[in-house]
Amino acid sequence: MDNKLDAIFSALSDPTRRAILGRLANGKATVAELADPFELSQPAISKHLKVLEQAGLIRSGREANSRPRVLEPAALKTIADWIADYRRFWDQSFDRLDDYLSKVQGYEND
Amino acid sequence: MDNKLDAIFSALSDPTRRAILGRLANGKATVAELADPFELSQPAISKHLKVLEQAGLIRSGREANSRPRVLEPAALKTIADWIADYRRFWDQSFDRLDDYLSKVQGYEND
DNA sequence: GTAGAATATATCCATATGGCTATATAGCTA
DNA sequence: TAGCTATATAGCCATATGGATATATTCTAC
Repeated sequence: MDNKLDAIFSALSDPTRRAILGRLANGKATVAELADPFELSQPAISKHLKVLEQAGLIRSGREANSRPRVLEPAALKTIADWIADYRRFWDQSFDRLDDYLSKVQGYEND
Repeated sequence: MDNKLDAIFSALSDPTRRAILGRLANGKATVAELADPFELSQPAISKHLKVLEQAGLIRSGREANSRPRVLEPAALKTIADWIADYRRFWDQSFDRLDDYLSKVQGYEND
């Protein structure tokens, strides 16, 4: 679905949201923890989190009083796959590497 | 620069612009050629091209009467590198692959 | 059940974005 | 130089986005 790519790329186009993902790469965090590094209002952060969640980049949990967020890697993989189609344009050794990967995967499927 | 990532991700969040990049992956093309598949006005396409160019994703040339566009892979590599930091979250074999790549690069530097 | 903590939702505002039409600019070709 | 082709720029409009403040919701603790 193109829609997914739209939402994911759009969500990633904001530095606050990328920083939030960076923080979540270290593990789950509450809204308050995520808001802490920024000089933004709490509702502004909640809005950013909503954008990230609707793009599928994060997920909300529930723990007592709080709703911790965790990274959802599948969405990142989605755009990584999209970009992979262009890899040959900048990575000269890509073709050979690709060959190698096919072989590795062959072995792994034992 | 964060600004670069902002501009690149933002440019990629539009399906028309991604389709234009897809076309340019087959080689350079004039504005008219790029506009052809879409039911958009010519100025709308020119605007999209401007966004792509300001993000560094394409470049303009000049050839007689026309200003052909070409892909500029460096910008795509920029975000590929950004995403690579998250690769370990979805690709279990990443660490081993990474080891392999270091070795290959070692040989290539002969 | 009342108070406090954590978070979400409702408005509101200013700016950005994507589309259109009309017009300007630049380079060929006669 | 005049006209044609290719493309860019100028306005204009509707909608989206990112921020703020005020308020609602949901738990927890007492």
